[in-house]
Amino acid sequence: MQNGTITVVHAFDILGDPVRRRILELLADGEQTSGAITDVIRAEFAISQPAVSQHLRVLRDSGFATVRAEGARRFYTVEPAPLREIDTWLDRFRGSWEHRLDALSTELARGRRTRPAGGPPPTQE
Amino acid sequence: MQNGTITVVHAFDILGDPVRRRILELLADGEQTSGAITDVIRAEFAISQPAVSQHLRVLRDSGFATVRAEGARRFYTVEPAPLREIDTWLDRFRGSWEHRLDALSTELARGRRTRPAGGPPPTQE
DNA sequence: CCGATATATCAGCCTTTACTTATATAAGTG
DNA sequence: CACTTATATAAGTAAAGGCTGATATATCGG
Repeated sequence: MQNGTITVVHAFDILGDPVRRRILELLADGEQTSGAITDVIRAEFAISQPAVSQHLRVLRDSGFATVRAEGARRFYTVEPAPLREIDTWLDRFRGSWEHRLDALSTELARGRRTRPAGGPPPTQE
Repeated sequence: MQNGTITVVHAFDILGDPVRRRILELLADGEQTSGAITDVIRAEFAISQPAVSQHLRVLRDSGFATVRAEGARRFYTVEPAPLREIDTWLDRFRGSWEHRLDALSTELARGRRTRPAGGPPPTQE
């Protein structure tokens, strides 16, 4: 990183990896155990169990997923916040492909983030 | 890469780099010359002119930006397609943060891509 | 208790990638 | 033309990050 010492991990850094993207896709269908995820990923990417576990750790550490323990099992759930962050980042480009939408629906689409009342302004970086 | 030989570059791979994200942000305001971009990036990230040029090349090669030559100048423009691809990928997660929207506005927001009638299910990867 | 199952961590390797310096190419300018 | 400006390419280096194999830590089931 060219910035200094602190490693500020942006949401995009996490999604840069295809395995992690695939894991999130799996979690989009609802919570999954580490084992279930590992089975699918191992089949699709031919990597080891530790490799998958490491990706799960990254997803945990970066807030993209949360875990719930149940006995020896670990149930992973996708966490929307960082994904929303990505969505928010995309807002500045939406104008270039939403021309065909009328003002109302655009407003509504944007309304997702632009809450009715107060709150901090959208984070910039 | 764990997949084989072919290097399928996903849109997210490009956005993993903070410099490239920043360049795209600059382009969101309209086309910019290589020089203008370089000035800003050099100031913000303290990297060399070639480094910026290399990032511009990546953005070109991956379809995130297009160039128009005018004399010795190169005007860069952001290309929406790959960004839309990201937006589309996010669709599968939107349900987790759009609960508070009423059905209509959700429908409109989704309507961007999800055509009124039949068609193939959302692309999987 | 003991082996099996479920999951995580650690250390080291190896590839990828973003950087630097040097240089090339082309276009403006006097 | 020569000089400078605008931008790109090339070669080499260094750091980041993802992988493997080994191993640790629980929990489960007899």
